[in-house]
Amino acid sequence: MNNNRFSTSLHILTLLCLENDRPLSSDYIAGSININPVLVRKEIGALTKLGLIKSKQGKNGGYSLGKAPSDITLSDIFRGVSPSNILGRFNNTNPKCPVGNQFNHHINKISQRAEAAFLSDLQAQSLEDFCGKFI
Amino acid sequence: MNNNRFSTSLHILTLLCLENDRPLSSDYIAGSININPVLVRKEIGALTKLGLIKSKQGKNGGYSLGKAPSDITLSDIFRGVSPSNILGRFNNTNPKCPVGNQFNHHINKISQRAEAAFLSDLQAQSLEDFCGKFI
DNA sequence: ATAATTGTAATAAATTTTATTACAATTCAA
DNA sequence: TTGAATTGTAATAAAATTTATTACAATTAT
Repeated sequence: MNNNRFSTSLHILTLLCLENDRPLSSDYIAGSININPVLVRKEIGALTKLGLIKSKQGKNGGYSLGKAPSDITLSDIFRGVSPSNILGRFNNTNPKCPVGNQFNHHINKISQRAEAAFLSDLQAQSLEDFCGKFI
Repeated sequence: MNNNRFSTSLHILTLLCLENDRPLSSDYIAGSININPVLVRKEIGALTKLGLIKSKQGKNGGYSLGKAPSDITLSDIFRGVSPSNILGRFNNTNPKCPVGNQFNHHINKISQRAEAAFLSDLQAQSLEDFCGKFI
């Protein structure tokens, strides 16, 4: 997908990890990412369902990590927010053409294999590792 | 990118590889992929610049492979048509925030590493290999 | 000459992504 | 117990990207 969801999610989780003493508001987070606060709240909704974030409503509410940062891998994040295909979208090929008829099946195999290699790399890196880069 | 360019390009090259005796027209190719012929010609423009396709204008013109299919890897194709970042787009983070200020630098490192793993997998597969799946 | 085809520009349509507005529900704290 | 801050979410608008369409000059075979 040609969107900012992974970048946005990782940014959110990074902020929560680095300032784990107090819950952060969607307004504050949005200010760091430079996007709309409602988008932050929506993205956090997805991350909350994955157990990566917990929230607290009301005054002095906000967000904090739902798991230890050593237990969150970049692969968890990517898979949670990028449902689509890593090779891009597929066409609605012509079933009457012998090639078009089989094409999506074969490219899908290619995609799954390449995605496995990709995720295997991301799985080796935790949120804790990533946050260690910030000094 | 959330588009069909890789799928479209691989489909084009597959057709040319499987029917390498005669040049194929953009109309015929478009019929198999089920997209607009002009889009096929545009995509072929990019693949021609990469040396993967050669074209012949005029009556009975069309397209054929510019290289042996054993010399074209899926990685060549992907890199040629997917200029953007594999992790998705990045935000214009806030430079005044200590995290926002460094974030894109760090996520870019992550991206390059994961992309290398991904491309390494694609590089191990040639167009000839892929076309061998079609029976 | 004619017909088929590429190459390319210009524009429109469709789809996806992001931003904005609004407000009910919740929670703290004075 | 009232007011202020905040989440959660819906609805809508705006922006950006992607795909489709129209048009036509240039090229080439017959």
